[in-house]
Amino acid sequence: MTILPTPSVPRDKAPVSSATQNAYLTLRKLIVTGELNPGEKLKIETLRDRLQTGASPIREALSLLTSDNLVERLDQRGFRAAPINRTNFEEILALRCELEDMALRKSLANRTEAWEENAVLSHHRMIRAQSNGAGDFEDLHKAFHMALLANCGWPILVKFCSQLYDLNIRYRYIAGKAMNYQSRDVSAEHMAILDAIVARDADLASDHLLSHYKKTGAFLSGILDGIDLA
Amino acid sequence: MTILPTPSVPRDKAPVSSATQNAYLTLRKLIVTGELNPGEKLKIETLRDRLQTGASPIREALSLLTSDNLVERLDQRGFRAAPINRTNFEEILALRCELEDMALRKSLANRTEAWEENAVLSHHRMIRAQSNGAGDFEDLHKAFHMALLANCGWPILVKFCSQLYDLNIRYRYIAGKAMNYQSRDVSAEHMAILDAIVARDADLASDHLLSHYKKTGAFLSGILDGIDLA
DNA sequence: AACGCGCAAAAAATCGATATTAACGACAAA
DNA sequence: TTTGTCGTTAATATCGATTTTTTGCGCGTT
Repeated sequence: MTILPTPSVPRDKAPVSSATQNAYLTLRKLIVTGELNPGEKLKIETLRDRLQTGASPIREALSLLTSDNLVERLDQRGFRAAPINRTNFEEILALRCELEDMALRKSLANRTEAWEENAVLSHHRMIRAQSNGAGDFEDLHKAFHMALLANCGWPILVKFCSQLYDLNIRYRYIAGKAMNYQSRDVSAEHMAILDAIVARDADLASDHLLSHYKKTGAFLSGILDGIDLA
Repeated sequence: MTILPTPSVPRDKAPVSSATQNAYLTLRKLIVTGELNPGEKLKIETLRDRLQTGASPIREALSLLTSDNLVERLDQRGFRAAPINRTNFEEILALRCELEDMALRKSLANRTEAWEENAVLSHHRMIRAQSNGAGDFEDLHKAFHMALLANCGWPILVKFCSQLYDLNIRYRYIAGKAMNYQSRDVSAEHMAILDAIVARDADLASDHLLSHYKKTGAFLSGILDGIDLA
């Protein structure tokens, strides 16, 4: 229906990414942003039409999303978008706090100039996108948070955090963009985190980070009350 | 005329498992046990022969294993078994300690009769397989450890732990079965963990669990010194 | 000899088609 | 009415074949 942000270079030169990769990224965005509803059946044929590609890349993409906990595979009956519920939301929030706390502290313990500069840079890009009204704020927001953890030296942990980030932000989309979380002074929270990092104060940085997540979490939790979390 | 035995059951639909599931489980075992070497190229055609199945299930299984960190996907050049190295090994061990500690404490905090009994039961089955010399000791060993964490109420965390378990045990296989870790008194260590759980002493249980892992880790680390961790 | 170019072989990625399986509804028997 | 069976239909899972991409080699040029 809507034209998807797939590179409109279907089959000419410079196929920078495979059909599978495209399908994976597109589907993930569709699910995270809630354009595909939680619990919704994901029929291969339908998605084939929507993504303009063959069934094989779709299947492979869905398999990958299964491992990201964004899609469930039903025995011999195909796939569906992962359902949502309060318990799941709370687990994601809590786990995220535990794991990001760990990763952030280790990043700081391994502090390097390059890492610190990259954190500042990521922050700048995010802020700029925010004021520009550029469409890629969400991507840059994730990039900022991941940049903070990137120096922990544990790639598997970072991957876990990245997955949890996506799972969490999905709830935000589902709760509705209305809640536009600029309503809180999120910028100040981001700044506080960054400042603590630059000041190399791990406890303070962690405090700010977790409080940032928990505030968003509490806010979301309230909104979710009014939503059917079947 | 004899009445034909119209089967009330349609047909002997033996295994509920799909070709993909079979391929996934088989390949995972092959990689975890080291029958497929770390870094080894995994050619679809070759695996097709070996597993006696089509290319599609193989591809899908490999995709899934990619998310388990057991297989790497190279841009447009197929798959290979994940390489190994000391850094990776150390991350797995350390992360495992962090996450299992967390899960174990939560399991104990949520303690129920059923869970406690299941832990005892899992332990019994593992011990029995050990003395029987039954071939499924490894599976039961994993089952025991997972049973300890199962009550934490955070399924995503359990899944992470399960993945890390597999990644870790792979190193044990690679280090060689020669090291037969019965050489240490592992049984006593298991018993100590279980006892602490039954006694509901979280700190003690966690101590025993982590020491169990760290001892195995240190042992393995020594063995890995003599192995090419390219 | 080293380097780049282009062709041929191999492998991966993808597509279209077939075979399997589950969902649905009608219909007959109890 | 209720229950259980049988087709019918829709969707999935899988296969075989085609298209793309990579790899490796040979050859000519500097």
